[in-house]
Amino acid sequence: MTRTGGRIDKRQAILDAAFAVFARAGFDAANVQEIADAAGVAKPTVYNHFQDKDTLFRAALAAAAEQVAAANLAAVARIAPDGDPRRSLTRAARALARRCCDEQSRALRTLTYAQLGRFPELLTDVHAVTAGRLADALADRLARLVVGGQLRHCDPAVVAEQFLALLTGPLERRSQLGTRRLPAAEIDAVADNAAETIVRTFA
Amino acid sequence: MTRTGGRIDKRQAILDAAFAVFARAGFDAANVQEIADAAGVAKPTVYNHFQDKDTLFRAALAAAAEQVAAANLAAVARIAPDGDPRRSLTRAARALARRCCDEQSRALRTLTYAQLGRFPELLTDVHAVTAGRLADALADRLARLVVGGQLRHCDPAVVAEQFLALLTGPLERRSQLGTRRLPAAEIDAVADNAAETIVRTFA
Amino acid sequence: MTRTGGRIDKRQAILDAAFAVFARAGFDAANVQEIADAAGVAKPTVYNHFQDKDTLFRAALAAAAEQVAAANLAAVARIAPDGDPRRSLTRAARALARRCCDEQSRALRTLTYAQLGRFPELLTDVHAVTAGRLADALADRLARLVVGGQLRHCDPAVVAEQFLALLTGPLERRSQLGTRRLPAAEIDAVADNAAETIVRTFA
Amino acid sequence: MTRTGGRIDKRQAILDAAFAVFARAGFDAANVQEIADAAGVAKPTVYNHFQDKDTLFRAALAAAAEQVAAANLAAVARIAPDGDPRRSLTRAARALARRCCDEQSRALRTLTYAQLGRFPELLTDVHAVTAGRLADALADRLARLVVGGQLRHCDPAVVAEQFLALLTGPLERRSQLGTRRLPAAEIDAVADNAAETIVRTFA
DNA sequence: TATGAATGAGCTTTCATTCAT
DNA sequence: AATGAATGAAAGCTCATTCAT
Repeated sequence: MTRTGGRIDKRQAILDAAFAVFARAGFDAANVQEIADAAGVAKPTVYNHFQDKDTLFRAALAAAAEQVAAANLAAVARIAPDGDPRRSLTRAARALARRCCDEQSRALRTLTYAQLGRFPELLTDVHAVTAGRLADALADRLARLVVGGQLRHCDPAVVAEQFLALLTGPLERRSQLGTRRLPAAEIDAVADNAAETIVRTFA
Repeated sequence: MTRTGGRIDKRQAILDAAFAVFARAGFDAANVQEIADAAGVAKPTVYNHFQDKDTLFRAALAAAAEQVAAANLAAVARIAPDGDPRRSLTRAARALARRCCDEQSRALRTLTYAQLGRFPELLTDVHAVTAGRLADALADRLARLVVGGQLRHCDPAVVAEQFLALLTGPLERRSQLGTRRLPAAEIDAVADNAAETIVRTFA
Repeated sequence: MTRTGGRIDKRQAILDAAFAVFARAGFDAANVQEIADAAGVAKPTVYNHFQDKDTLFRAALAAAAEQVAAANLAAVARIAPDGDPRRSLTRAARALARRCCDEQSRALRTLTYAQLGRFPELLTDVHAVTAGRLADALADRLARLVVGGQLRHCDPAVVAEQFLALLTGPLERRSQLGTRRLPAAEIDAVADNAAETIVRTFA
Repeated sequence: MTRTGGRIDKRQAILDAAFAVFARAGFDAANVQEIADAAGVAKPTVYNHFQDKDTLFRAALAAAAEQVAAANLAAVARIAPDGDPRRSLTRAARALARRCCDEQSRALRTLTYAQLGRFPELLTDVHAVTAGRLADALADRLARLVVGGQLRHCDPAVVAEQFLALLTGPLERRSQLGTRRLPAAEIDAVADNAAETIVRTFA
């Protein structure tokens, strides 16, 4: 009963395949036939769903950005609104840090950087989806901690921003813009440091 | 006395043209004919000098890296081995910061990042030429300042690294990986801050 | 009572849309999707009614030929079988001449000429429907004029043929094979001349 | 010693092949690969010489028009400036009429008509080269006949125009716009009639 | 050495046509 | 009967690269 056709299925399959192929080969070297093959559809089907290669690229990155954003938000959601903030924040920091360094996030950043010339708006757009929403959600959670008395009075937006900066800054630097894969222990260490600093300063 | 036909001249013209075209269009969009035109030679001449487009790309980036490196070293050379270290270091910092943000340096970084997939070794190579030598030379000068008593005892290599990190980190972040052009005042401010921090800490 | 879904309606809508699109774009440049859109149906519906694009083309031209033929016959029918032949023939000549120069007739001829290579039989077929029937009907009417004594004795078929030649020949030449739109006055003048010649010769 | 390369050779070969293929298949159905094959070159060579298919089409028709024009002029050149005008004109008329009905001339007209929609300027351009020059040259010769006393005083331009009209008009009509091939005898008859009419009227 | 000319390979895109519902 | 979705096939065009002079 599992129809393997279905317009939505194919669209999603194409988006996934496109992101994978683009991530592996880059925008120019990736060819549409390869994407179609990877998606298990014919080439014109790709063009039935997306006007051209450019549009497909943007859509694939947007979809990936959504997935990354969702994962990030899930990590934030796991910060308990009560209970020990150190544990919560550390756990969230580790989850975020790992997500930051996984294949998808790295590919998303790499592709965005590499195509800055051709798709200048991507940097902003992707950032808005991934980082913007994340900062907002994090600020929300922090606000509850403040209200609950676990965090001392502060501007949650500012603290959220700093928290994220403490995470991503070192990760980007150490991984050389996502070029090098970091060992899990190092990722956790960065996360722990970030959480520790925030807790010390604001708890 | 400048023969305009000399082999060396042509080679250099091709390298310059290649870098310019690559910088403007990116590796894939740039085509060899355009480079040949910009260099004022015929297309096969390009291939007489460079095996293929990849080789040309690497050579063009290497040449640009050399030029950037030379400029950077010149800035370092202007640090007086004696005299007021604050003035010296501030001047050097400004010179370096400006060089960091000029067209050539930005293009060099942009191209390197964008082609990480296809030319993975470029990041290391370019970095070695531009940043590595620079750090070395800077450490050398700092050592003389230490020896001369203008700087307190320290490991010059470490201080040099930190000095450069204080320069490039903020510049990269503020310019969004070289995407946005920074106003001169902001560049100088970053440079001044970096110098100030170093001087305060180590003078 | 005009159901807008009826099979016949759709078939006719498709034929009309097809002719319009073919007329505008030519056979090759016209695409079936565009025709379907113009007809307000889905593409497969077009294929439910017509085997393929070729068949559709032939059918669309045949339908247009029928319409042109009907209009031509109507013009001929208005020749009074009695009364002043000069007035009758002049009026009929003008009506025919105008019809000859309208969008539909011109498009029909243009398409037929342009696709002589791919659809060689069209020239004959279309001609039979438009010109053949017309000549016949005209000959019939002329015969009645002869019988009624308004025209002197002659072979009505020959006179009909000459009448039409006197109309279409100059119109084709002046309009450069239907390329240029003629002013109404010029069309009328050609018609008047044709009628005058016939009347002078045979009345 | 017969190099089969040579830029000019190839260009001409491409033009010839293009005209042949276009003549056989029409503009849309003809594909560039086929033309390249027929010319014995690779596809990109076609594009090295002509920007795109449109340009190639125009160039091929222009070249054919030149050839047709040259042949026509040659026929006119054979009108003796003295001697019996009836013989001269009849001979020229036959030569022109035959040329008018040969493959190349017919294909040139057919292609021009068929692509009026896409290349509206071709009709005028081709006509200027083939008919315009011809009428001029013919008028020149007729003028000499007038001066020599073989033709009575008249406007040579007018007579030339009428002469050509008497040739091409019937030929176009009888061959159904070049669709049907006429027997040689019929062609000659048309030519003879045209010459006879001119001679009777103006000799 | 430098070049005008040529080419093999490949890519994006389009379109007539057909399934499956 | 009508349609949303999918596809096979092909075409125009570009480009890195190489002959042959």
